[in-house]
Amino acid sequence: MDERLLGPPPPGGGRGGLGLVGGEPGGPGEPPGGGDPGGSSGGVPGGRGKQDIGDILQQIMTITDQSLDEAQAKKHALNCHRMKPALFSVLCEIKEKTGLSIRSSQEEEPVDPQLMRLDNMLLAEGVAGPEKGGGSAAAAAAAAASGGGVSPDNSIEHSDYRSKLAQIRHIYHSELEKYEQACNEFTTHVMNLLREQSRTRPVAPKEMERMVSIIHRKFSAIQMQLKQSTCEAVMILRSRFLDARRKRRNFSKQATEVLNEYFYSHLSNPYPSEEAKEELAKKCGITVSQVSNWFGNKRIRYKKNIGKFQEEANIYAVKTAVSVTQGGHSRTSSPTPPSSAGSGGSFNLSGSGDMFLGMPGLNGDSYSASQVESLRHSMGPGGYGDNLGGGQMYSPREMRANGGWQEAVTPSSVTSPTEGPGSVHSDTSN
DNA sequence: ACTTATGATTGTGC
DNA sequence: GCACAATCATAAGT
Repeated sequence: MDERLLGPPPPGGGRGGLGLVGGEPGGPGEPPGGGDPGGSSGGVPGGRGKQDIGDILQQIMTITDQSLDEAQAKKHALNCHRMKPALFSVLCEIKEKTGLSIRSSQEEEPVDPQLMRLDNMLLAEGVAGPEKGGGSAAAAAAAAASGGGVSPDNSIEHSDYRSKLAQIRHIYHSELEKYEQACNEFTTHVMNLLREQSRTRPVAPKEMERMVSIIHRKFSAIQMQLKQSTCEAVMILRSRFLDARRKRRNFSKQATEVLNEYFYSHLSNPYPSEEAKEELAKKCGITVSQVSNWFGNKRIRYKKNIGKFQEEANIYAVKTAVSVTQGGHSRTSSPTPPSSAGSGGSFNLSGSGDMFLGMPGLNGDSYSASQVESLRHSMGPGGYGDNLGGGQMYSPREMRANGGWQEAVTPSSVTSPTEGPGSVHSDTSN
């Protein structure tokens, strides 16, 4: 550290900066040739009379070591001069008089609100602050923002986001370190310079502090720019990530099947309760809100174009039938209903969904969705069914919504009132 | 390129 | 807070 700080020698020769603090003339680092003040080489400017350009150039080329030595020598001579103390005190006096104005103008240094904002943001995003697995805080935040989805796609996006963020973080920190290093170096330079100068002119400690604070301010302005651009980068990354999240991804086939099975087996009342939603979400590997979205979309789209969905309804009706007849309690079919229907016996229309399966292996493919529908609606929400065991399955408000759903859906769905509700009724009523 | 399907968002009403 | 309806934006199919 010290080595680095002292590395670049301050103008004035190879003395160690700190060694000069005392300002003793003729310190140990005094260069050779110091005993030749104002010697032959001293009168360089103007002492030579006419010179042509070539000479001047030559001199410039060779100015380096020689002239430095000369300067050192001069300085030394000055320091040793018998008048120096007197001159110095005069300078101090003048300084005293003029120093006040400087001092007063430079004290307050309010904390920049913008800088604080940037700092806070970087901290919140996991870019600044302690390393936590490459900004996992932000990734976690992002995960939370995405609704806690556990789909593999999401995790891929998260890792992507995380690595990008880690990259930003890395760049940010290395740049920051560079700035700090440069700042320290520069400060040391200036301090050394001032110390050096303090031998020939009065340099108050306050003045040094002021200098340092000026330097720090300049560098912190640069740092602020760094922080700002880092913030921008994070924002861009974030927005991209969020965009990616917004990007529509179709649910897996299996998930859609599960949802559809539930929907069509609860067609008379496709309003899963919170529990049912959670279960569906778990089964499908999506979030509860996605389940809600799905049902919202499905209900609307079904209602808007029932005809189009008849086929689908048919397919799922058959599917459910097959799954039930095959394996009793099969796997994916409606999450809660099978059990509730099974245990609770006949109650809601979800039960009816499973129920019509009881009769029907015979019908197979010919078993039309409209028939299913008619069965269901014949039981209707007004009937006994929905509210017995279904109470737990459906959200309370579903009662209200149910009416609207029924009204809208029933007419077209009751296309084939094959047999009277009576038979169904008798089936389900026990 | 165009159309359709579909998940998500937004505004509104209850 | 939920459901609905309209709409957006994109995936998928042609």
